[in-house]
Amino acid sequence: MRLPIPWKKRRLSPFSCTNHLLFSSSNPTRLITMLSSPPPPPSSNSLASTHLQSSPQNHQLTSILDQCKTMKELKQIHSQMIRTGLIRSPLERRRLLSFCCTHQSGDMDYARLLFDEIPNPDLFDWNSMIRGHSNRHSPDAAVLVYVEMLARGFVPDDYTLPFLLKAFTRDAAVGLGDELHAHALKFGLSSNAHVRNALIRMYSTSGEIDTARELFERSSKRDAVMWNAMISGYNRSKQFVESLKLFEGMVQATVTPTPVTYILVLSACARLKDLEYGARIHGIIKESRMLPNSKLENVLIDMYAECGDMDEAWRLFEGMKVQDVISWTAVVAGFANSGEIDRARMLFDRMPERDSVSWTAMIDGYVQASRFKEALEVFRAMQFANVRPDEFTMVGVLTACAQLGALGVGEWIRVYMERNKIKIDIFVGNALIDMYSKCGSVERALEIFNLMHRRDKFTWTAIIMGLAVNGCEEEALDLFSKMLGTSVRPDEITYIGVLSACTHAGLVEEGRELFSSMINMHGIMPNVTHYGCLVDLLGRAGHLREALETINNMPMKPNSTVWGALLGACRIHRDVEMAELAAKHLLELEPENSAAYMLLSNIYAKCHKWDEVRKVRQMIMDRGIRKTPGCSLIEVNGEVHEFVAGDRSHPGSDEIYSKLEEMSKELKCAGYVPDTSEVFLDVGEEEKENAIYWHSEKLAIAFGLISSQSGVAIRVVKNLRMCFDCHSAIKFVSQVYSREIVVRDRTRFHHFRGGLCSCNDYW
DNA sequence: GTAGGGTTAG
Repeated sequence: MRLPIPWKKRRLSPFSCTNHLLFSSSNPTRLITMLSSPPPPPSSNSLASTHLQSSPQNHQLTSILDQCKTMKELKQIHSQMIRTGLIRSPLERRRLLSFCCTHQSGDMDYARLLFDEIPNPDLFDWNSMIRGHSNRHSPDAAVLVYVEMLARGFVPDDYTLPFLLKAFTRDAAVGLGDELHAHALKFGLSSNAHVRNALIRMYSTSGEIDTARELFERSSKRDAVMWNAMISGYNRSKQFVESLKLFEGMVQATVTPTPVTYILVLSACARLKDLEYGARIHGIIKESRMLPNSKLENVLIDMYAECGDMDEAWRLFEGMKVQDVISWTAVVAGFANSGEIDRARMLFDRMPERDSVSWTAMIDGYVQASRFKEALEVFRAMQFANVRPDEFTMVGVLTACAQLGALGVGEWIRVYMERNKIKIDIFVGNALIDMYSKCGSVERALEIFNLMHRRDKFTWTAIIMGLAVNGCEEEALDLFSKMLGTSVRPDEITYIGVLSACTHAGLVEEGRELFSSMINMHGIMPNVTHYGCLVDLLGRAGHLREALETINNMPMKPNSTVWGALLGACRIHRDVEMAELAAKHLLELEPENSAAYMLLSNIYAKCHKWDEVRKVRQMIMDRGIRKTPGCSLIEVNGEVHEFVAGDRSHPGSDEIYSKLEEMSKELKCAGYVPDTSEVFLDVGEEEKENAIYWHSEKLAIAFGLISSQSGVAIRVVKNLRMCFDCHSAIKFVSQVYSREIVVRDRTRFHHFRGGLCSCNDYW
């Protein structure tokens, strides 16, 4: 007999359907109430229900439940069970509940409704509910059920804690881990291997890897799974050397590694970029004749790719029977990281399927290759492809925004994250701070900083650095002392932030003190970059002699940054003699450094040493040095526009140039005098004026004035240091057009407002 | 009658 399936057409669902055979009410509360009362008896026969439960019809219902795939089908079956009375069988009810708790498409709200219908739920039912919440990654809900279960007098068994602990995220583990461990002891479950492994996992999730290790050490019997759990814990804590040590311990203890062991160990090798160890493991796997396993193959590909052996990674990839999205992503990321970004892109375009990890890998590839605009384009394509970005994606995209100074896109990302409930974890938070800082929006950077409840040294360093380069030096130093009051220790990068705060504010004494506190208080040995900061600090403040002495007394060989800092200081203080010395050293180190020639010739030009200017220019010609072209970026309506000096490639060029002309007139009326002292060309005054007139930042600002509403700040990112003339011209623009203008140049930010600059002309 | 360890990215 074939069971008619009328419910397929009638959409019977006891909890959610309207126009229902059984329930005509559309009020869900009423439906639930009705459900809790026994269904109408099928006949007046008192034996009817027993009869029904074993009827062929019900038998068929049961077997349909086995094939059930979706909640919709489940609800139909459920309706039918109510109609036939089968629902009164505890076994069948439990099967419905099981589906909701274990199936991929299971619905825990529905599970709860079913659960509440069970007159006397037993431990199995409670475990199912906890397991269901775990599967849905809802630790809070799982804990609530567990608490309820205890309150109703149940005692957890071997299954309860593993199910519960599996849901635990870091926060849950930190908050409740110890208590649950205590429960395991109290209820005599701690010797169970499943419970122990769950606890090991939980402790390593909460960062208490040593407690996990203690549990591991105190276990009398350690099977391969327990070794794996412990190795996995070290991987999770990023202690990859420990992972490998433990693996060796496992081999010594003659426990046979499983495929999972090798996956874990190879993953550790990949992170350590230990090709030799990884290849050795590969050899062992080959010898062991382990069955082909796609996860193992993927991690092998990844290991070779991470270690830079793309030939081997590619060979393995091609040798795979079926490459899945992870295999593809591993080779795409591998090529991107080894500098073959275009090859990575070609493969990426050929991928049969792309998930958020693949898209993120491609975005990160472009970021690493400094091709930030392409990174944003890929992100756009990702949205177009309807793939949901996650925290990892956001970090890559925000980094691209930061580099481009694309505040608009960055802001958009933040709103997007809010709307799509992408959480601001510590990585995203740090990236947001960095983005806002690099886009010149310190207020927003501080806002993010203040709402982050966990802060690591990168968080502090990002905000300190952000404040330092944006003209908020006092605040930067203030936050640095706050940081010292926390458990987070500054590192060498943090010190670069505080030292540059001192440099920009001209706080020589504070800078000197911080420099020594770095060594005395935190045991951080200053590296060549710190000396560069110190030289910069002293030099800018006019202590050129002391700066030179610092260089001469450095414990290491000064690099180009150090000599560059001195040369920059000579430019400010017009010291030709020392400039020559600094330039000589700098060019010995980097004969191709075009900025050095520029600085030197600028200094000569400023001091009217035209013969010398000519000599430098000759040198540049003879040596075939190419000046890095000045380039300015400005973002308008989510699109980044790029300008180089004298650029006419922009579609709105005509308009931009006429705006520029208008600006020039207005500025001159307001008292602006072009400063051609840094013009490198040996030409007449008029041509010199033209040369600076066309500087890329001026083009970008003219474009900004045309294409944005009045009152909106104009933000420009420049790849080189701003020249004196642009700096003075922009001050006038900010006054004449009543606009806030923010320019990020190579070394810092300039916030122009009402004719003044935040750098106080000290840069 | 339910379980344990696993691959990709910041």
